[in-house]
Formats: sequence, C-alpha cells, structure tokens
Amino acid sequence: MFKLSKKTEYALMALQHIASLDKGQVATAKEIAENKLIPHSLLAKILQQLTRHQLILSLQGAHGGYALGRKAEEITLAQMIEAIEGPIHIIECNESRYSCQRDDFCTLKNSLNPLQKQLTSYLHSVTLADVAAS
Amino acid sequence: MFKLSKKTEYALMALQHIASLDKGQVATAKEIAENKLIPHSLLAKILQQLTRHQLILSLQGAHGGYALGRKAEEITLAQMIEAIEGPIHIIECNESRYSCQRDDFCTLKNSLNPLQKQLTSYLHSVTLADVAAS
DNA sequence: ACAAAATAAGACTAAATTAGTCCGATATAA
DNA sequence: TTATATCGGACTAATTTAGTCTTATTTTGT
Repeated sequence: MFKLSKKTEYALMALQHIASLDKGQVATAKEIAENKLIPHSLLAKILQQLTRHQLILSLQGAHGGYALGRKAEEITLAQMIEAIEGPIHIIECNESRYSCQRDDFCTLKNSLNPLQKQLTSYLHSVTLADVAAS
Repeated sequence: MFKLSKKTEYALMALQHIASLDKGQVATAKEIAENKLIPHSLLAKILQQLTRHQLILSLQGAHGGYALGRKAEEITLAQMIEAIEGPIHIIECNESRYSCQRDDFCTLKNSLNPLQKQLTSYLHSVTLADVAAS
C-alpha cells in the first residue's frame, strides 16, 4: 500500500498536539491519547520512538511528559515519517542492503528514481510548523 | 509502509516489457515471467487485473498473449499503480467510505492534503512512455 | 473432432507486516 | 514512600501481501 501506517498518523497527531503547547509546558501520553482518541499504550510506544529520534524530548517521573525537541520549523515531515517507518523507499530495491537477482537487467529502479526524488524532496521541505498550521 | 507492493513492481515490469513489443506482437505471461523472474501464476493474476482496467488487452487461446491497450503516452503511472493497489490515498481518512470518530477535531487530513495533491498530480503526469524510456 | 497453448476466475495457503496489549523496571515530584 | 510518568521488551491478534492451485474457457492448428 502506498499509505502511511496508523502509527505514523498517530505520531503526526501527537506532534501536532505537542507543537501546540505553550513554552515550558509538557503533555503526557495519557493526555494526548485521550485528546486524540489513540490507544494509550500504543501511543506510549510511538512517543518513545519519537524521543529516540530526538524529535521530542521526554521528562520522566511525576509531572513528566513530552515537549518538542526543537523548533517546529526545524522538524521536517520526512523526519517525522522516517522516525516511525524507517527510511522512505518507494520500491524495495532502493533499500541500502537489498540485493536482487534482477540487478543486471531490471530498470525499474531507474525508471522510478524521479518519483523517489520528487517525493523525498517534498517531504524534506514541509515542516511540523506547516503541518500544525492547518 | 510508504512503498509500492511487489505486485505493483511486477505490474510495472510487465508493462515495460509489453511496451517494448513491436506493433502487432503480443507477449505471453510465461514469456514475461521468465524474462523478468516473476512467479508465473502471480503474474498471470496481475496481467488479468491490468486487462480488466484496460491498460493492456488480452488475446485468448493459442498464440494469445498481451499487448498495450492504448499508446504508452496515454497510460499514466497513476493508472498503473491504481489498477493494482486501488485508489491512492496517503492516509486512511482520505478514502471515500471512511468514517472516523475523530472527524470533528482531527486536522490531519487537511494538513496532509498538499502532500496528497502533490503526489497524485505527479503520478498523473508521468506515463508508461517515460517509465519505459529508462 | 481433438489436442495444445493460452487466458480467466476464484478459492486457498503461507508469510510478513501492522496494530495493539501487557508487564516489570526506572525516574521524579510531592 | 507513594503516585505518576516514561522506558523497554515480549507477546498476541488482525490485516495485508505474496504466492499457489485448480478448473473452466478460448483459440489455433492438425
């Protein structure tokens, strides 16, 4: 499927939420889950991934929660998606460690290269600030 | 995953192959399968789908096979992908019959609309002629 | 008429991915 | 020291994708 996963959708919703916080505020996984109707323990996992990728930062313990890791203008859509789904390759043979029996004659990779480039350059050009504005 | 399925890859390979035929020639599923290293019975299914969507036309019986249904310049990448994967929607809530509990407050759809539009307009602008040229 | 070579169609199985849950550990504020 | 969080990993269930198999139909050539 040429589609973002539910996890990614949830991640984007959560990031929108976190981006809307006032400076100094944090949001808990529970708050976000209730606010956006996302299963709490699934969202918890997603927020952990975003934290590992440093899109957000976490404060542990009571009164803990999440805040943006950097300015919304500096978080690209590409980074958000790739934090959850891994590197974006529209076809499998674009992946780094992929070796294919068709290597010597298959031209699909070349044929779809423009699409791959178009897409990734677009995803790098849109930021959380743009996404959150809507 | 933000990726084309194997079926779609196979479809594109097959279309490239068929597009390269001389006028009046047809290619059998078996030929294409051997040429592109695609499982024969899977490819057979894929070619049937492409036929139903009229991207190619089939000649049944002995000496039968497949040929392009119209000029390569008139077959868009969008049509090829959608013949196999169905309508392209980067998020689920863009789908026609999707109803969502978050409808009244979720802005994700709006936020990602530019991406959806960018992508589909690109896919409609590229044709099999472009794809086959590589 | 009949055999051979194709496509057509649908049921079916297996593998992989996605979605979601649960639990025990750790961190921190009050 | 208790309550409230995040962290991390194992686990299960559901869905999608990939691929197979079988039977029927179409068409050509003999």
